[in-house]
Amino acid sequence: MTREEKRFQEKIKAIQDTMFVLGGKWKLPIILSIYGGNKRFNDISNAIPKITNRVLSKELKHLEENLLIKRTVIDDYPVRIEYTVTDYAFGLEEVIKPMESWGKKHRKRISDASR
Amino acid sequence: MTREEKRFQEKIKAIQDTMFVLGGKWKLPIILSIYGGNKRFNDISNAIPKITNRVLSKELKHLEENLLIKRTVIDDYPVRIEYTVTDYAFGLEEVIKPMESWGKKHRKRISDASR
DNA sequence: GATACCTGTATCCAAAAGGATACTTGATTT
DNA sequence: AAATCAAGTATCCTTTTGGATACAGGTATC
Repeated sequence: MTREEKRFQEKIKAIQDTMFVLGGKWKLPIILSIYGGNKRFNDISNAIPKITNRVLSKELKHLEENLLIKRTVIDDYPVRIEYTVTDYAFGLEEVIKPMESWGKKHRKRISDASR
Repeated sequence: MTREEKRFQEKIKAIQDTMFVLGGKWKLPIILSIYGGNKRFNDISNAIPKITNRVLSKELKHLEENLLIKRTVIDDYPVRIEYTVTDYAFGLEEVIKPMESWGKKHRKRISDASR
C-alpha cells in the first residue's frame, strides 16, 4: 500500500467512525431529546414515539460508551437514573450542522431533479 | 406537534438524508475511488478489495440517483462505461471534512479514555 | 466454433439492525 | 398480601444490508 493509499484509508476510517457514533435510526433523536431536557428513561422513551425499551437501552449504552451522554444514578426511592449530554457532545455541533444543511439542500436538489 | 417539535423533526430528517446518501460500508470508498481516477466498473472493483459485483452495481446506482456520480456509455467495442464524480459531489466536501476531523479526534478521545 | 472481455444480473445465503412482548427487582403504598 | 413504579432484560421474530457464486450477451480474436 502506497503512502497515498494509506491516507485514503485513514480518511475513510475516520468518516466511518463518525457514522458509527451517529448512525442508525435512533441515535440522533435520542441525543437531541436528552439535550432538549428529557433526563429519565421513560421520559426519553415517551418523547420518541415507537422506540422500544430494548433499542433505547442499547443506544443509551452506545452513546455513553462514546462519551456523548452521562448516566447518573440518584439514590432515592425508587432509584432513579438521569441522563444528560456531556460537554464533549457539544463538539458534535461542528459535524451535525453541515450534515443538516447539506441534507436540506440535497432534498431540494433531488426533488427538483425529478420534475 | 408544536412548532418546536416540528423543527426538531426536520433537523433529524435532514441529517438522516445525508446519512442515507453516504452511509453503509461502501459508498465513501466508491466515491473516493472514482474521484481518485478509477472510471471503469472493473477498475473500481479492483481498487476496492472485497467488494462484490452485486454490491458495487447497487451502490453505483444509488450514487447516480443521488447525482454524485455520472455514468457515461462509450460506444466502442466492447461497449465501455465510464463513471465520474459530478461537480455537485464536490459540495460534499463541506460535510465530509468535518466528519473526518471529528472522527479522528474522537478515536483519540476514546482510546485515551480507556487508559 | 471456442474463448475472452466487459458490465453487469440472478439466485441464494449470512449477518446485522431493529421490533414485539413479557418479565425482573425490590422497597412502598393500599 | 397485592399492586405499583423505574429502569431496564430476556426471548423470539422480521427487515435490511451485504456476500458468494454463477452466468448472460454482444463483439472480436484465435
